[in-house]
Amino acid sequence: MKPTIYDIARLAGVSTATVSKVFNNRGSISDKTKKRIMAISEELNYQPSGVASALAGKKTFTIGLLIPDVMNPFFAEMTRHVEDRAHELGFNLVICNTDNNQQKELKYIQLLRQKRVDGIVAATGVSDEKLLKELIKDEIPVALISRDMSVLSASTVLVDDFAGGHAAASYLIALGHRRIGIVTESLDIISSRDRVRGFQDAMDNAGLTLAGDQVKVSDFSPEGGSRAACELLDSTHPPTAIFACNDILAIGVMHAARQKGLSVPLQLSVIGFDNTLLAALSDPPLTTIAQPIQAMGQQVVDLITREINEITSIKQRIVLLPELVIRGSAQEPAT
Amino acid sequence: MKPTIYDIARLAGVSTATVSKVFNNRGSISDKTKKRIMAISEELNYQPSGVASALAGKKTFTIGLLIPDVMNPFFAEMTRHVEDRAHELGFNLVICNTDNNQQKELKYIQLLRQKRVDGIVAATGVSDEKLLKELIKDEIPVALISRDMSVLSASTVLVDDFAGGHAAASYLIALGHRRIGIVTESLDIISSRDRVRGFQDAMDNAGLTLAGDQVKVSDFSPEGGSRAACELLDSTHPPTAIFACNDILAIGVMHAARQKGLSVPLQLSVIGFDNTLLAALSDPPLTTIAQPIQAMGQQVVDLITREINEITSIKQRIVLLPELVIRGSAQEPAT
DNA sequence: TGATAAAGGGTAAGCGCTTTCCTTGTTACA
DNA sequence: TGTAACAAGGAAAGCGCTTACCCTTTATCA
Repeated sequence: MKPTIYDIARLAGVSTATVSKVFNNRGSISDKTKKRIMAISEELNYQPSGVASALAGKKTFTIGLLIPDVMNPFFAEMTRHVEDRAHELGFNLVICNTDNNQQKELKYIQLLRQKRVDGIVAATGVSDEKLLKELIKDEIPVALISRDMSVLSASTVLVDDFAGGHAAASYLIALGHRRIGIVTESLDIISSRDRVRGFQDAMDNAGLTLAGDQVKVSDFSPEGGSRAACELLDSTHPPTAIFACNDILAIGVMHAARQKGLSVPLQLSVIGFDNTLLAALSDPPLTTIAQPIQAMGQQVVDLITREINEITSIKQRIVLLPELVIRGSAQEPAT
Repeated sequence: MKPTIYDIARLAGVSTATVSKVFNNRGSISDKTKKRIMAISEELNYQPSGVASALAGKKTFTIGLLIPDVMNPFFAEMTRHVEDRAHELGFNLVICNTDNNQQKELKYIQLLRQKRVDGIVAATGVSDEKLLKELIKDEIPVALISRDMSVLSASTVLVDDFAGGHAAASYLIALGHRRIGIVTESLDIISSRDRVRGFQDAMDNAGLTLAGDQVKVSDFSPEGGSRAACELLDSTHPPTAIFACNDILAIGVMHAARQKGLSVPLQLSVIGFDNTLLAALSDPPLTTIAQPIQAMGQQVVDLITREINEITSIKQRIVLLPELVIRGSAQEPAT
């Protein structure tokens, strides 16, 4: 059987209180006793039961992470950075792939509540407000990453999508592009909408127009991106550059270009968003707007652990600035 | 405060035993009482405490997953499939990114033991045998995926790497290639070695020789793949085809080719291994050897839950066959 | 009709920790 | 020398469940 604190106490000739104190660095225990207890624990390979100590009033040191899908490189990176920081602070991560499906989300949240996780980080899209509100009423800390839900009083970390779209447009305009198309995910998604809005704004400022038919909505897949790009490219006045609202779509756009015999970036410039690993791997490497995903992951964990440790209950809203990463998929338009 | 089983019992006018039985579907409780208890629970939004029930002798319904890095698409996919199956069976997954670093691995294993996870799935490379052996001695079920450690008596799911390498070679040979190079990760990794061996074997069978200098070892990165490919391509008799031991490397190889002005697949055929999402996204789409990663994830969870539920304690070793996925990166050599 | 079993439910002892007082022996200091 | 203060450690209640038994009813049937 696994040794318990009683075993250790008995063998060390002390009470369980003492053993507990040693493991938690509390109270005052003599060095001699400490050493003895540690030695015995070592010998028996004793590991204090996290479940018992959680029940006895401590935390579970577990955080739940709700994301649509780890297979998506963006969320894989997010997961990694969140986990890294959590681990540094002594927390474990249990991951939940919701597929943006409300049913699954509900199921996961229930499970996480039963598990008595100390907090939940949500990056998931649909999230019925009701669900999350209940969590908050339940007093379990919730923090949002990469998704804004202003109705919720929860700490949030996000990137300035508007600025990102703006930066993308500014760059293309500075390169000399005048006819620019956009391929975006559903505009129901706030961040997509903001990216397009930011782009639009920069175009307006430059006195350029963005006709409605220059904005194509696609589902989230490279094929979708290809299809949308084809429509753009087949128009009478095809654009010389395309802004894709995320890297996956951008890759689809590049495929479409190559299929049509257009060279990227010679005949068509492409710029993406997110700067996932994909961007560096694509050929030509993708110029894209980088989300500071590592910083975001770290921050969101810092925020939620602050609440967990009751250092503060003040909700923060951190907005980070995206950054243009120039690689090889955009250049001056051919004359 | 969160309601407890006592609250429910009191409000329903029954004992906690009854409530417990209702939630666990045990004993015999009248429908009327059941309904009443459920109604009250619903109302208070009661969720039985997993930590209490775990302490009281049940499982934690948690499985630990040890992988090198979720950012790696292969492991991201593995994580997804493992999590899917675990979730179906009512288990949560806590993920641990070990970076193949022994220290981190040790730390994670300790944490997982404290958490009293019901089992651990390890896909991680280094794994000091000692570590895992201790787990097994500790009676916590361990299952291996994609890593063979025959010294360990643990259930294992893996792919037949030898057959995969063999298939890759056979395909290239059938296409008419005679001079073929290999770019591989460190041969210390068993699976890499087996892939090369399988490849070698097929070459031998075809009466072809694979000179030692046709096998380049690279670190795990596209840049590494590029470098290795360049060496191959710069030789006096450059190969007409290159087998890369995983998709990431294959992408590096394709970059190198393009850099050298070689068209893939016209002037150089490339074949990868793993069939991660990357393969479909690359341009040209990568012909590669697919690991049945979904099936593997599912199987490993099935194996470990079998042990957890004490259905059996017999260790199994499941070897799945990889499969050639033909896309666009390989064709007949130019004449 | 009396014995018996099944249905419905209760009692209470843990599970392995934490933590709030306590107790006791030392030390320091006026 | 008396006492306050501290260091070292112990007793025991309690965290929220589960479960092995046990106790009533009520139905069953020879």
